[in-house]
Amino acid sequence: MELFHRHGYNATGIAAILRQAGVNSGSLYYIFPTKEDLLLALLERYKELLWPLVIQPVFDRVSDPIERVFGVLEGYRQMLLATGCGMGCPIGNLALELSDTHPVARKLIAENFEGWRLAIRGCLDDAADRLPPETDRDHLATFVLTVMEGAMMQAKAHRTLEPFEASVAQLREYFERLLADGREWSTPKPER
Amino acid sequence: MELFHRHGYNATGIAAILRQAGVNSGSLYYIFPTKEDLLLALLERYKELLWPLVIQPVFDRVSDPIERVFGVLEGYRQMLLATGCGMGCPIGNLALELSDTHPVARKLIAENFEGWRLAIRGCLDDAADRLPPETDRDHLATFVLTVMEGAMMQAKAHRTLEPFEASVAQLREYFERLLADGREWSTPKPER
DNA sequence: GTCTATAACTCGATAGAC
DNA sequence: GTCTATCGAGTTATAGAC
Repeated sequence: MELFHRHGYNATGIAAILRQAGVNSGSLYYIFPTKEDLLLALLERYKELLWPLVIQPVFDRVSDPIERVFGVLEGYRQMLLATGCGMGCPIGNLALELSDTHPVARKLIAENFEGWRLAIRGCLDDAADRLPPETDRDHLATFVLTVMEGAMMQAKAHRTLEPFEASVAQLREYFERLLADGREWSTPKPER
Repeated sequence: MELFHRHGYNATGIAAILRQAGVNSGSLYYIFPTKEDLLLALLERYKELLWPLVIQPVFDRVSDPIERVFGVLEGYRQMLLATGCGMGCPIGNLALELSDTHPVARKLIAENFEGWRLAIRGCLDDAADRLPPETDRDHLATFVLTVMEGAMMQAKAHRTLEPFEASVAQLREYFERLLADGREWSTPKPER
């Protein structure tokens, strides 16, 4: 994971994997017959790690569903901070490197995205009564992932947190306007 | 460009480049001493092509500055459509593959992003009087690039236009709310 | 299951003739 | 400037002993 995240799939040689894992080629190939099999296992593992590593820690300390969305984004900001904006999103990196040429990996990457997106959509559903009733929460969840990935990419390219923070600030502006609209639909009620 | 766009930098061998260009290795290496030199020249070329290929055609047929922003995004939708959502953004792909390991390429990629972002910011500046006065147009331009890249990534991973269109629709929602706010600042004036 | 040695191949890059 | 032939290193993957 470390090597694929840092250098990408193609740029990571089996030799480097063996060195870093402290394993000999015979052992690796006994379990993963090809390099791609290892990649697929890794992508399955990322799917398993989504909740325990990315979502649950945020949910444990934040209860407001909207703030949970921004809490997840804050987690990625911390990752950028910890890596000097270098490595970016492990799934996003592989998505762009491999989607065209590795159909099986592409499917697993799409499933990783879908899991992430559904976690966010759950938050939006929990806040449904605070959003304008016509809001497409499914599209909005897609949008949150879009912003996260696009913002990580620019942070990585510029090696600065700034584009990430600017993007999240704009997403926050959008949510504030949605929530303000939502209040217009719910506050008149008690006045009747 | 075609090969790096489709397969990425590392996955494209010099042999494939020679074949596709109909050139022999002696000629290629006479001009580009290393593969990385070719990459850098390609990234410079993308910078040159931004205006004539991406921006100007949209500006020629669309005059409204806000619609110009969405016109540029529509251009990327057309690219997704033409390639079956396969290849994605050529700069974005290279950004995630190489930013960590190729510092000179990373800088040129950042410059490509900056050129794109400034073209969008120009549109936003032209529409400044229609936006809320507190709007950070620089951040908003970053946000538009963020949405474009994040949306392209998801389209590529899912091999569907849907996430791209959903993301652009959400960005449109955001702009509509900003413009509605902007009108609240300008319409009261004639009433004085 | 794990070890070492290595096969089979492709990689980026070069040499030297023309 | 361009050609062909090829180098040496690095690639993924395998063989066969233990």
